[in-house]
Amino acid sequence: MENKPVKPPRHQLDPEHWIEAATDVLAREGVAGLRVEVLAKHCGVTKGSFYWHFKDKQALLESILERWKEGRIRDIEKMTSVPPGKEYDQLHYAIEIYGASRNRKGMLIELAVRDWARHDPVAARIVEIVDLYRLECTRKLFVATGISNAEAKSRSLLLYACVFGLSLMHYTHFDDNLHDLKKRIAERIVSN
Amino acid sequence: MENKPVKPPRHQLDPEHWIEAATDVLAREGVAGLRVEVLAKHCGVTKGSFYWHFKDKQALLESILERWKEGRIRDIEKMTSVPPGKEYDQLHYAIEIYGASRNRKGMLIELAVRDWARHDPVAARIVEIVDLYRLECTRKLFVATGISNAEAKSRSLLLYACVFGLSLMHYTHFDDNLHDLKKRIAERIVSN
DNA sequence: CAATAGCCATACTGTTTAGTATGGAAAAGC
DNA sequence: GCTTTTCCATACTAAACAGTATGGCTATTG
Repeated sequence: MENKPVKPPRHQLDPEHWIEAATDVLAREGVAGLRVEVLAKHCGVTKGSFYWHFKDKQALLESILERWKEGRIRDIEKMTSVPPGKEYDQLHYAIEIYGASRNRKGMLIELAVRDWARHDPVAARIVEIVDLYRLECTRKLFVATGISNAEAKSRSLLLYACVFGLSLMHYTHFDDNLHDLKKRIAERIVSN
Repeated sequence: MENKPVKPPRHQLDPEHWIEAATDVLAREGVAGLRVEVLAKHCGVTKGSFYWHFKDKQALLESILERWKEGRIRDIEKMTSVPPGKEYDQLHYAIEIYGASRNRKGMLIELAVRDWARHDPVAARIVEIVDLYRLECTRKLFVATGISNAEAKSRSLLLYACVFGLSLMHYTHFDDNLHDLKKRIAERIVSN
């Protein structure tokens, strides 16, 4: 919903432009939607431009993954860097942020990348790095709330599994008070 | 891993044959792998056969979804039909079954269908029906263990979200005792 | 102003796909 | 035995796709 397909004023694109537009398409259509000519149309150019900036389609795909990885690691570092004593609240905050609908695009990218990883070893490797980094960061938060290390690992995994799993499900008609439902789930994940 | 690509003795296929072969491909490659000519090759015939049994590709896709839906509903009905007093153990059993690697193909289909549902309203509708049915069946089990209805709904949703979420993640290197990790998670979901 | 380099359009090739048309082989019905 | 129905192979069309080759436009540099 930005200004990519709306203004083809003049040329001059850089690789970052392509990666950003491709990530948009990835969120909307998944990795199957990443087609060079379609992307070019979205950018208001032809694929002649694409093949000047990228060796081939694979080069773009790897750039997307690399950019995603770095963004996720920055995010989780920022999300889990809290002053002592605030860890418990921050865990609740993290669950709420991930489950929020305003973060829908980020979650769609997340799901698209994980689907991608199921059929591509390169993407699988990236997902594993991101997962282990996140799990480790959140584990530390749980440990700081006073629970054992083994239990903290369990909770960390439960937290992410639940967040991603919820984004996979269609449960809006399961209850008329989804807010209470999510609050209870968050409590179950974080509380002692 | 059956006998579809290995013996093209003679013809005589029925629609069920195609649906089964297609579901296999769906598990391995996702919905993007469902191509008529490729499927035909897997069945040892040409697409002339396919277009005799199916109006078009869309007809096959809808048959796959319908078959999946019915199978899932039968499964969850069987899984949650337990004698009184066994509900608690059955919940643990369900979590274990879903997380087991021997059920890998079923989970891959599950993930492929959910990815499919993200870009297709027909698939989305099927997933919603299945989700609501499962959530309701499991809710009853939780209620039977003695917790409140609101909490039972929360636990039911948490259970499925966690199961599907875990299958999305790459955490095998997060801990050297994954069994203990999963046991703790299951306890957290089911116990009071 | 002229020349060069950066950036993109156009026009191809070859492959893969969905779908159609038609004909042929085998089996069932008479 | 002969015909009809069932089921599949072959041979197309048209479109979408990745990638290449080449030439043209623009802005910078000299």
